[in-house]
Amino acid sequence: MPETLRQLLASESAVTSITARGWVRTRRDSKACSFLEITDGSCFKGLQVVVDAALPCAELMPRILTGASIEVDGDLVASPAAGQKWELQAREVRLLGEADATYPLQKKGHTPEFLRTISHLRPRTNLFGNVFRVRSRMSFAIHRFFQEQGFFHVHTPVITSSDCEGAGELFRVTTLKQGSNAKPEEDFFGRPTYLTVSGQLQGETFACALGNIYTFGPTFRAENSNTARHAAEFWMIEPEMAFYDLAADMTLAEANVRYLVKAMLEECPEELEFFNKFVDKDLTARLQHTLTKPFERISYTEAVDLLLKSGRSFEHPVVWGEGLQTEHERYIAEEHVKGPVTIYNYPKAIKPFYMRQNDDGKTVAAMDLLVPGIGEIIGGSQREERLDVLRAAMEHHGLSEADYQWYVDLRRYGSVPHAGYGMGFERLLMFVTGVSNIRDVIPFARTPGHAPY
RNA sequence: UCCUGAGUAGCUCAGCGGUAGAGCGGGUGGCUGUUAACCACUAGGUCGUAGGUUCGAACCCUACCUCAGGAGCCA
Repeated sequence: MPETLRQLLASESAVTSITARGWVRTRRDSKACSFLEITDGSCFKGLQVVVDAALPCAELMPRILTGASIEVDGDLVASPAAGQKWELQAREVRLLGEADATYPLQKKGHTPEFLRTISHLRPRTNLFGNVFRVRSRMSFAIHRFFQEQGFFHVHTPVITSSDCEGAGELFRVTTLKQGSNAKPEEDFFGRPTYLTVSGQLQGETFACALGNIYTFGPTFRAENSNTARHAAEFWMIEPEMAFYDLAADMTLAEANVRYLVKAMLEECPEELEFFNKFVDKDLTARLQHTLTKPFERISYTEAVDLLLKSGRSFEHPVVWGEGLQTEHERYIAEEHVKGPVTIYNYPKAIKPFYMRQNDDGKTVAAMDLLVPGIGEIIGGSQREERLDVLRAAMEHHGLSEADYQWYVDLRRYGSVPHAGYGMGFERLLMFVTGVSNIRDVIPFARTPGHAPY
């Protein structure tokens, strides 16, 4: 198999007769030789290739512009100049694919907004190469976190007929022709179907069989949200645990965030250094702070009190029974706690039917984990396991039991206390990279009016 | 969806009523074990689209489109 630059650059000593491949970042010519910097995506660093002007292949140089792909045979030698440990003294250069002057990626910096318009080329840039290498490592770390604790990965359906109530607008999935008068019964599945907004309800069925499970997959929301924190298609991690109460749920959520922050610090040092230098100068300090400082927990009622006593004038009034606004959450996470904080026991009126009612009759065992800069990164709850209470909640929310019969069955047959949460994968990536727009941590972002690939 | 702001060369931007500019990128030449190299010359534009005001519009007005930031909703 061809060696990657990551492997070549890790060499302990000079090596004769190697072959390197990659895309040209820049070419600098001198009278005696040309310097090419190539990258192949395997790591942040590139390899400097030195091509002696006397070599026959030197006549290729005018055609080797930024973006071209090349293959080089030569010797890996210690670089006599500052800037790199190793360089490749070329013997033969083959131009695999030319890139002409219209290649959009220049040696100078580009705005993320421009790079979003060329999502097929932006992974070749420093910023996006780093983002997507981190995305892959974080994805693996998530599986590790759960698998190390004996959780089972469950593949919940992408197409579903159940609306995880309260989770937002749905994308319809149909094979019926547009404008058709056909009834839903005549559609492919014989009923209306949608892209999933959450695997939670199906996840609960597996938690009530395998114990501790998690899902990690794409979810879809047809909300007309135009913000830096929302996408119509995003990835979500949803663990669901039998015999967990809300406190255990919060403990796992905190451990989950910490584990991933630690993975970022330990497994992505090159990328972290780049983000800290060019994206967010406080990133490394904030991530380290996240590991050392215990996460705080504040009940919703305490949160409302501290907001009222803060002396701050908020644009939206602080009222017990209403949802916390972005400005309220930001104040709590960024100014009051100055770190990650979990807010729990929300008013039952503003939360979905499946959350467990607390004994006060006014709140449910729900929790949101907020991080500075991003806001809500995790939302979860203990689920209502009592058959009669769940039925009453469904009736109150105007849901028919017939539509959720399988879900209610979990409470009818061997019901157990259980809890879970959902973590937005992209929001986690924003937190660990410092990248401020969700569109820049997804390979191909889907937002309202935008799905060009 | 609402509020605010922005659309000028391939990219980043300046120009804000009177002949369309710079840097980078491209081309040509020079110089140099170079490091987003450097120096000189050069090519490159229906100023987002459509109307309007004006002797004259990139600039002022209207509508629309697109993008960004903030808000709502949420992960």
